[in-house]
Amino acid sequence: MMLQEQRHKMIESFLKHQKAVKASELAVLLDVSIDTVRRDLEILEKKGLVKKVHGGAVLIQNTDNVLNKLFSEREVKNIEKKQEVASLAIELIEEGQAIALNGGTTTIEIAKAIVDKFKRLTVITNDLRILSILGANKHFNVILTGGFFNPEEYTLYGKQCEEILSNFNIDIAFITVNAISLEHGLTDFRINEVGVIQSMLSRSKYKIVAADSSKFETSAFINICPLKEIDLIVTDHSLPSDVLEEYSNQNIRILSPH
Amino acid sequence: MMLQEQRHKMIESFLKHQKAVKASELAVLLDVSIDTVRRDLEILEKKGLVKKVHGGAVLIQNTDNVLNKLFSEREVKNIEKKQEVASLAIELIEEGQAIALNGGTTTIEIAKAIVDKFKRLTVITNDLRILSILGANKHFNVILTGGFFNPEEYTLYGKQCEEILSNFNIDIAFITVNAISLEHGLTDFRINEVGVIQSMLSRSKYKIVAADSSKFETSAFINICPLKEIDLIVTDHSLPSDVLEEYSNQNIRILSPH
DNA sequence: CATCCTTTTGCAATATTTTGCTTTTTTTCA
DNA sequence: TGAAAAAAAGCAAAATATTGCAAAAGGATG
Repeated sequence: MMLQEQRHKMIESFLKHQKAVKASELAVLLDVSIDTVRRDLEILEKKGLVKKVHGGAVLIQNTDNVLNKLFSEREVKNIEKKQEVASLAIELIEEGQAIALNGGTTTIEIAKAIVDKFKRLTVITNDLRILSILGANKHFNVILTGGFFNPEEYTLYGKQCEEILSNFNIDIAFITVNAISLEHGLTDFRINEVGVIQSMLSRSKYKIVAADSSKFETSAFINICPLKEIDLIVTDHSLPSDVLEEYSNQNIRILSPH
Repeated sequence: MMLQEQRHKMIESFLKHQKAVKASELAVLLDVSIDTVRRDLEILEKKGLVKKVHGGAVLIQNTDNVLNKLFSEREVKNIEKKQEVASLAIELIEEGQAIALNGGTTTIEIAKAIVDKFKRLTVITNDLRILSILGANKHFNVILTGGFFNPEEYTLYGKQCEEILSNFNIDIAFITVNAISLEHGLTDFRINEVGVIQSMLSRSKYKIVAADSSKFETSAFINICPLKEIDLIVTDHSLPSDVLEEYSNQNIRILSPH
């Protein structure tokens, strides 16, 4: 017989692949009675991982929309490009400055890069993954915006989160967004992240967007701000030269590795 | 017969491959009684390497949770007493309430206890270890006070941290402090934590101090507040009856397991 | 090496938790 | 509406935990 904990893990991973499962199937699979399966599902439901339905259970989907999910799957793929962006971006930072990093995979790469390069920095972020990278370094002054915890993204959001930012004068904000276009400016699917980004931008002297080349000339659902409010976009080497030229014509500055 | 140390190593390496193991399996494998296995697992649990579950134990993996990478385990003093305090304290909570937990090992035990017992709670805290425990339950509404990150305690502090609390109306605040005495009231050594505690108390309808018996009639450097501002102190069974009586004479309510 | 002391171990009695079965109630769908 | 399937509730048996205790093992000391 298996441990309860193991059964729960199996049910979870089963549901991650199948979205829905019958209680009777699980009983066979786990070699326990259907009653035990029901009790297991009850516990998982209490934790908010599954939802019990007549006949079995279904996986609890992200409350965020499906587009967001599709996007975050694409995100992980461009990791080398993001590293390229990050190493270029951190060249703009000077020792001792106060910088802001919003939630996102590109800013995570920036965090990884600065932890090696700088001795002393003040960093304000709403992303707990960034905190976990920078927090180990005792010389860094890390400030976390407070607010509501988003367990999907490991970020914080909300009015309180945005208010706290108004206490600080930030030298550089490094912002990552889902999409950039000349027509719509910065846009995003993450409904809760947008407010944080806007607050960070408004509190920063120098506003930089860090975005790999795949983000250009795409757009997402929620408007953040027009591109003219941004001081600089940092990207990777594979941005087509015609895009680069067009942005340049519109007076949007782009920094990319030559 | 094998040395205790060797058994522990074997259990560890076994768990590294198998993630979970039954106590009865280990008894056969190590050729000792199941009681000895349980005692071994208890020791490994205290070291933070495994988690005991009914029937055996599971490996604690910091890959489960981004934040866990940050935390280095420290030996917790009086953990059994703190668990006793925690299980008594959570009896006072009702489903759906909003509670506050400040930073400290006793509040961590409270967090572990509530995550299993309750389905839906709103919790506000300045402790990242508490966040990482409660994050396991997707139905919990977890709010993190923002502020400066303290890498020694994994907590947040500062003016901003205290201000954010003023946005919320908390049902119950569970507070842990270094020291309690009739003469000095609540006192603490953690200079940055004091402000957070005071803010939490001022925002809460019901103010509860959770403290194991070793804290009584000791005092620390920084004053927090006199005992008369506290509604209830929850403690463990080993508080001497004369202390209990004296507090009772002074109209300080104490709850302890009978 | 015998003695004392501490720690560890296994055992037995007791308590707790988990499980599967039975019965009753609810839900589904024709 | 009514029959079949599923879920909930209650219960007893099995598995697991806990506690206290005595025996065994191991160490230190003279």
